[in-house]
Formats: sequence, C-alpha cells, structure tokens
Amino acid sequence: MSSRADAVRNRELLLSAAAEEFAENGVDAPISAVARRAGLGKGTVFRHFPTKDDLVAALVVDHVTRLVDLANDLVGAEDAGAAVLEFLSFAARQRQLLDIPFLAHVSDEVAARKQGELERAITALVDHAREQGALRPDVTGIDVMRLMCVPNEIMRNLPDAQPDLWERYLAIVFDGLRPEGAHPLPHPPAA
Amino acid sequence: MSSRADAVRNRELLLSAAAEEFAENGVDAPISAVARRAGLGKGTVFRHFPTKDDLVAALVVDHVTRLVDLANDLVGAEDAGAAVLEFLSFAARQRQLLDIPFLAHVSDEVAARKQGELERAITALVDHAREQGALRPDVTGIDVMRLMCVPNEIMRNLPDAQPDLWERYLAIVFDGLRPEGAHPLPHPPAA
Amino acid sequence: MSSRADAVRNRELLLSAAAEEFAENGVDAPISAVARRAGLGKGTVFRHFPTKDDLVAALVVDHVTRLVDLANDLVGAEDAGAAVLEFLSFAARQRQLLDIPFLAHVSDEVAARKQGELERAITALVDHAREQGALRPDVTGIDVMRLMCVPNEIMRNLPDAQPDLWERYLAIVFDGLRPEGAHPLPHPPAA
Amino acid sequence: MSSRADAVRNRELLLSAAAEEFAENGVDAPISAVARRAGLGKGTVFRHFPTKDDLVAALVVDHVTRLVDLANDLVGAEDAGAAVLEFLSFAARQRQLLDIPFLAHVSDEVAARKQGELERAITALVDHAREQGALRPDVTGIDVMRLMCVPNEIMRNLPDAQPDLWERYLAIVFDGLRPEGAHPLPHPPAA
DNA sequence: GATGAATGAGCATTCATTCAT
DNA sequence: AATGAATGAATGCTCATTCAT
Repeated sequence: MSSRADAVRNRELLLSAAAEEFAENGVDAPISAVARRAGLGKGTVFRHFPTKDDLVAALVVDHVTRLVDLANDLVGAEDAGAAVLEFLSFAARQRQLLDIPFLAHVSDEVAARKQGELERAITALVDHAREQGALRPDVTGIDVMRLMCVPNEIMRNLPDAQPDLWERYLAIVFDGLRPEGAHPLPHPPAA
Repeated sequence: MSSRADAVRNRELLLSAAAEEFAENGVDAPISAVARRAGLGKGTVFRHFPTKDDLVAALVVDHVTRLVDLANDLVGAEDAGAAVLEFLSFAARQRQLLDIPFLAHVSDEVAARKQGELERAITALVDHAREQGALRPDVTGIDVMRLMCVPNEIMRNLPDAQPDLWERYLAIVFDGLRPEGAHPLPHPPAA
Repeated sequence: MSSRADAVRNRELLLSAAAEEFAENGVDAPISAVARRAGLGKGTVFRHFPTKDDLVAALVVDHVTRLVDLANDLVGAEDAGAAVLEFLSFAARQRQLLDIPFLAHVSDEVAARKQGELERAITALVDHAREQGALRPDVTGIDVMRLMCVPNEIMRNLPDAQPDLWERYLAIVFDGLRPEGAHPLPHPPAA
Repeated sequence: MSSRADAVRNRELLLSAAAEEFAENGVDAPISAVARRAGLGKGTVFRHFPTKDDLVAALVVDHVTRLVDLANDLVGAEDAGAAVLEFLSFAARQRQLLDIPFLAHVSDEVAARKQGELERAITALVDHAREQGALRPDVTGIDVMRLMCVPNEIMRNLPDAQPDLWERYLAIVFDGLRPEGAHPLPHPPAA
C-alpha cells in the first residue's frame, strides 16, 4: 500500500512540519503538534525519528546542510565580502531553530560532523573575504559562525516586529566585522 | 532550621540559586532544582514566590534594576562612548537570564515598568554618545537594548569557553555601533 | 495492552470506576485512585477525560441521562404517584454521586442542559401525580428534584448499613409528599 | 503577657472562625484561612488543635453539645411533637457543618460519646412525641437523627436560595414523620 | 504562648515513548 | 507501514504539620 516513495515523502512532510512548529512555538512544542501539522499519526513520527532529539537533530542537519551548500557555492565568488554578507542574510532568513543552543546540545554524531563541515565552509569563505580586505584582519570563521544567529535571536524576541527588521541588526554586526575603524579584538576565538 | 531573620537571606539565596540554575539550564529548569541548589525545600520557593512566573519576574526586576542604576550613574559621564561600552560590559558580565525573551514574556507589571525605565535610561546614554560622535548617527537606545544580550547568548551556547570570551564579541558588536565605516542602516528600529 | 476496540470499553471501565470511587470516597478522591480501580494507568484517564472536571461532568451526564430516560418512560403511566415513587427508588439505587452539589458545581454546558431536561421531565411526572391527587397540592417537580438525593446522602453517611436501608427513608420522605395530612408549605420553591 | 483567659478567648475565636469558614467554603478550606479569619497566626491554630481533624471534631462536639442541650431542655415540653419540630428547626438554622459525614468520619472519642448523648436525647424526645401520637408509630430517634441534616444539605446545594427556604423542606420531611396517612416503614432503623 | 517560615507529601496535568492492531 | 491508545515520569502548585524564635 505504502511504497518506499511515500515513506520518503512522509519524512519530508514531518521535517517541514517540525520546522514550522518549532519555529512558531519553540522546541518545547509537543510531538503531537508536529504530527497534527503533518497530518500524520504520532506513531509515525516515532517510526521516522525514534526520539524527539533525533527529529531535532535531523532538522539541524537539514538546516546546516543548506548552509554548507550555500557556503560552498559562494566560496569562489569574486567579491568575498559580499558573499559573506549574502551567506549571513540567508542564514537570517531561515527563521528555523538554528540556535546554537541546538547546534550545541544536539549530541547526534551526524549533526556534529555537519557542524564541522559548516565551520570549514564558513572559514574558507571568511578567509577569502579577510584576504580581500573585506573583513577585519582579526576575525575568523568561528567568530562569524557564532555571530550568525544574532539576527535570528533578536527576531525571536520580537514576535510582532516587521519581518525584515533583522536586516538592521545584521547590518550593525556586519559593520562590526569590516576592517574600517576596527579596534583589535581581545582573546583568540578558541575552538 | 531558619530564623525569622534568615527569611530575608533565604529570599536572596533563592534568587541567586534561581539565577544560576536558569542561566545554566534555561527557564525550563524545574523549581525543585532551584530549591535543591539553594539547599531549601520546594515549598519554600513557593512561599517566597507564589508562582514560578513570579520568581522569574523578580529575577528580571532585580537584574533590570541593576542595569537601570548603572545606566543612570553613567549618564553624566564625560566620555559617553566609553560609558555605553562600560554599560554593555556590565550587562555581559551578569550571566543571568537577561534574555529579551524574558523581558518580553514576563507579564509582570512591575517588570514591565522596569523595562520602560531601562529603555529610557539606555536611550539617554546612547543619545549622549551619539551626540558626542562616539556612536554612529543612525543607532538608537532601542537598538542597543536589543544587542545588549548578544554576548550573553553567545556565551550560553559555549559552556566550556573561557569566561572572558564575551569581550571578543562585545568588541565586534561595539565596533559595529561606532561611526567609523558605518553603512546606513535599513528600517527604523520601531517600538 | 489494549486494542482499538477496547478503548470504548476502557471509557466505560473508567466511568464506572470513577462512579464507585467518588461514591465511596467523595469527589476529592484522586484521579490515580480511579485509574487504579480501573486497572489502568493514570495517563489513560486523562486521555479519555482531559480534565477531572470533564470526568465528573461525564458521570453526571450519564447519570442524569438515565434519570431523564426513566422519567420520560414513566410519564404516561396510569398511576402517576406510583411512577414518582418508582422514579425516586431508581434514583436511590444509583449510588453514584448524584449530589446536587455536583449538578450545581459542574459547569459543563452539556451537563447543564441535561439538568434542564431532568427538571422538565420530573416536573411533568410530578404534575401528573399531583393532578391525580397522589401528591400534595403544593409540591412541585423542583421540590422532588431537591429531595431526590436524600436517601443517597443518608446512605453515604452510613457505610456499614444494610444496602436496602434507603427504602426506609425514601418511604418517610414520600409520605411527606402525599396529600394525606399535609400541612401547607411555606415559601415558594423558587428557581 | 497572655493570660489563661486569653487562651480561652482564642479557642472560642478559632472555633467560630472555623465554623464560618467551613460553612462558607467547605471543610476543605485551608487552616490558614481559618487563622486569618480569626486574626491569629497559623501556628496558634495548631497549638489549640494539634490536627485539623481535631479542630473539626471540636466543632462537631460544640455543635452536638448545643443540640443535646436543646433536646434536653425540650424533653419535658407539653407538646412533644412541637418540641421535635422546634429541635429540627434549630438544627436546620445552624448552617455549620453538621453533616453526618462529619459525625461519621470524625473518629474523635469525645465526639463519638457526644453523638451517643445526642442519640439518647433525641430518642427521648421522639419517644414522647410518638407516645403522644404526634409522630408515626414506626419512627425512632435514630431515624430523626438521620433526617435531621436534610434541610441543611439541600441548602448547601442552593447557595443562592433565600435563607429560609429550608423551612419548606423541613415541613415536607416533618409531614412524613406525622402519623396521618403514614404507610408502614420497611426495615428496622438498625444501629 | 504566639508567630510565621520551612518542609514534603499529594494532586492535576503534560508529554515522550511503547506497542497492539 | 501507520495509527492512536496506554503508560508513567516529571512538573507546578497546595496545604497540613513542625519548629525556631
């Protein structure tokens, strides 16, 4: 009755339902809400993701994968500074739960590996931009990764704000990453 | 076990236990964990704060009060730019849960009033700094309020980082607030 | 442990377990006691009745429905006086919690509607009996409704009494409803 | 500072506060509400009544004592039937928690003894009335004791009714106790 | 003797997870 | 493979009771 293809479709259905639900109501939203939003039974969620944490991890992997792909696409761009800005804008537009809390608390191996990939991809991007003089000399990919979520977190705290307001705060942060008027940074970024 | 006089001390005990617990494990940490950390019974928490929300609100009020007081102290400073930086450094050092999510979700009246005070105090500070040319011309107190939590949020995601790492990210954000090399900001900050 | 079909049975199981438990220990009996008596988990109670109040309301509706049905069956009886007595006997045999406190405090809409039905049905029954001269001229359906629980309440206070003792007290009350030797009643019954 | 007399006064204060509180909000009202109503500390309640049950028992004893005293006063009355009616009216006017549930569930020895006294006093009263032909020949003091609370229980279920409505239901019950038109009662009243 | 702070058992309710169908 | 019923651990909160002052 249900083909392999249906299973794949359901998995996607669940992932996007979960992304919406968690973005809207936080990760504490019950699994049942995700199931309802997907039009599926609660049991089906657990068939695909044995644990709620697994579902969250899959979401993170999905999201990080998209970011890695974009970063890799952008890594050869002429204007590396613009590329970094585009990357950060893309990240900000994904309202999903790209909190680093997640990146951090999700213990999933695959997720961890993906984060490593992301770190390398962003670092490449940032290194280019720094070398081109588009970013301050003392900033690293890790720094950018850590600042990546700032617009999202601000927006999460302002549920009624106009949807593009994040651009304002990304602009400020990005100005802080530029070489003009940069004051030397304390501490190394560490691992 | 505790005398009448210790009741006051217990309230403080509870507030700081709650601050630690919530900073470490998020607001979803159970009241029982707060009680255990304070070395008190669960019921005692509810004697002092009839509701979990009341406890959170008290925490917010406490914290915001400290920030308002500092902002008011700093408002007359010669170097207003340095004053803003000092204010942000102080805010970052308070590891407590000064998430805007809290500031926003706490429905307590007193807390709301305190937040209004904070907004006014920061705005005064920022206005001075802007007028002195220490901050970019298009930044407002509200913007600073929203960016105030960035170092804390980054640190929360990095539980094993060296304790002063926040200085690095505050430095970047603050460079973004300076007038040198500032690119005009999109959107008004709105209320 | 239970099939889809047993879910219906479980609802009944829970209702009768609750009826017994509440009749025996009062409505303040914990839900866990109801669950235990039904041989089910505490969570299962909440699956079927989202709230303790919902469970109580369902019980009331069930009970009142049975009474309404009987009253409607009896309304055409030849001997309306005997019909009223039969009705009251049936009500007394249902040990359940047909306290008016419940009828009153249950805020459930459906329950309220059912009580209206009951009042109308009893009133019809009583009106007939009064017209036939089987009841005193100054008694109403509302009065009978209010006296309906007397035997139950007496029995609840006498847990060790012989199970049919209620008949004695119903007999006394019913004699008080007869026209013979009736002294005029003070106050109207009011709504 | 506090004399023996104050202690006695406080005991009375507490008893009447408890009577009011429990009559108004049910026996589940917290001890703290009783203390507040009495204008005393919670601890003081427990000094006088080591247990909430003790307080309730004391209330019952108080109440039953009043009833016993009245019954004894009335036992020599000319019109014994009128005396029984007066006794029942007095009982109905005491809105307090004279539920038999209490009489039954209170395990206090003194309370039990007092109930024995009450039973004997009522029985004497009822015996006289029966002998005078004012009550049906098959009714006993125990029956009257059990029916004594009916008006109270009906009123408890009708919080908004006019305060004298109980007279209507006492009248019905009392008519049921009269010899006119009495149908023989089933079952002995038992102990 | 009086007070109110502290305590923990008890209760309603939610939700991740398991499993029979 | 999908479903939703059953389950119990966890949580916020209330309240009788104890006890230091």
